[in-house]
Amino acid sequence: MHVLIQKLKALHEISDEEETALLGALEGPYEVERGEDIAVDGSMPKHSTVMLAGVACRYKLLADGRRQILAFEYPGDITDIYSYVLKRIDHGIGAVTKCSTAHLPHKAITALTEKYPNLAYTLWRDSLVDTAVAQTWLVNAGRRSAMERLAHMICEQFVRLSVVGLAKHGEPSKFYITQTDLADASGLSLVHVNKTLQLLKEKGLIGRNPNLLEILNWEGLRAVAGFDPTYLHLKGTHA
Amino acid sequence: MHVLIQKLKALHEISDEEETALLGALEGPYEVERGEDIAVDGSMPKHSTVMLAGVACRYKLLADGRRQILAFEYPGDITDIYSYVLKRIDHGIGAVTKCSTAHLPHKAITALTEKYPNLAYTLWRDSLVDTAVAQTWLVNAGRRSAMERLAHMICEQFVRLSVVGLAKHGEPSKFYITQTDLADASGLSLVHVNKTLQLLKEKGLIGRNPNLLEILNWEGLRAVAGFDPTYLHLKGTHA
DNA sequence: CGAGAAATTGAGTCTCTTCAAACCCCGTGG
DNA sequence: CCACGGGGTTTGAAGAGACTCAATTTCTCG
Repeated sequence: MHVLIQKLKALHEISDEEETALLGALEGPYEVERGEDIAVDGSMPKHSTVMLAGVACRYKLLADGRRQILAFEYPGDITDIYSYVLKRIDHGIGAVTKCSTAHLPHKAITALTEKYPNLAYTLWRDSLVDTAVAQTWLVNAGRRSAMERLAHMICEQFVRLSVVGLAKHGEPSKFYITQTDLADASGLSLVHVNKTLQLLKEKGLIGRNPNLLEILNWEGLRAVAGFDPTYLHLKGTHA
Repeated sequence: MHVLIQKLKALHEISDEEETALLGALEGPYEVERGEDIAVDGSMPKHSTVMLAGVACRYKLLADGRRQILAFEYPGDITDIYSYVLKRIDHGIGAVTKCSTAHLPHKAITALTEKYPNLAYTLWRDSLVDTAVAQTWLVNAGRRSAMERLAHMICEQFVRLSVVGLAKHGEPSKFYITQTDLADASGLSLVHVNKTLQLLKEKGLIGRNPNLLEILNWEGLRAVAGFDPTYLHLKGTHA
């Protein structure tokens, strides 16, 4: 099954006909090198981008270079359905690793949503899950300690990756997000991220290899994080 | 003009027919006392709520009582179009002051959006502006200093209030948000909020009366905050 | 094997928090 | 008319968590 469908079906039912129509509208694939922008802050794209492989992130840059990552984007995610509705995007989307993407032209979205209201609903829902994630991150940044934040972030990434089969309980999986990225996502400094991760390792909650996403004690990690996956609005139990 | 229309027209054009249909679907008004919930976290409302008067806030509560306010809601705002799309809401909506509200039944939304695609688009757009606001707050909480955060928050509240005519340049206007609320919204402690506000007053950027929203030096405040209103996606120049 | 990126470590500093108390405004009741 | 009380604001002081600076080690890859 196509990752896009895999992801959307975790949010809402889609018929075979809708699935075919949606996949038929995709253009690409395209390649984006690590470090490049998939969409530029302030631009007005004519298409939305679907992640096929790799990791990307939405981010905002402040005038003096401070960066806040707003969300990570994995295969199956539509990075900016956003630009379809708001026209001008107010944040950048960057490739954290080399990415493979597909384009979904805005015209096609209009046609699809007019013909298939259920698809429109699904896309709307998908976009609002992004909101829910942003709000949860806001709680993290505003009210949680470094330890809670990082534990929470790791829990979320794990659940989201497992939705598209890129992570599984008991199996360490590739993790491409650097500590610098984690710092910009969590609102902490790089040094503090590093030291806090050490603590999580010492507690036996996560694995020691920095390139791997390895949960050694899911319940423990959840408890530390105060993580409750319902905000991801997934249909099944992905926790 | 009805505040709801006033607000929506700042985001997108609406025809007279659509306006009439939308207003016709409203039920109420209802009154909500200060401190009560307009919508309860975890519930599945059958209607969305439109603010007619007063101030409300969306918020999340952590297990130990910490609270993060996600957004303030003013007259004209639809507090949870959200519940229409996601069914179960993942945050509470509380009345910061006594509020007057109207209900927009989900069934009516379905009917309206099917008949008037432009209205559907407007509502979708409205909901994504909420996302943009949440993301901006995330940047605040994650990467900005106390001073920048509060200045930014004040700028935003001022612009949003002026959209519906509740604030105007050069005119102090009523401000019902307490410093405790401001603390929970900014992710700072109450004490630090108070001291930082003092600083903003000493710099001559805002007025000294805590019950009033009074901007003494808009450009100065904007500069301190690094505030750029484009994320509010308003049609005109409301800055 | 060398070079650059990422991770790690240590030390000193500062912002923001917490605790605790006082103050002020304002509506209420004696 | 004034004491009373409560919510909101203000202040002070001490402490903690997180930040910055700077150097070192480890990893990755050509």
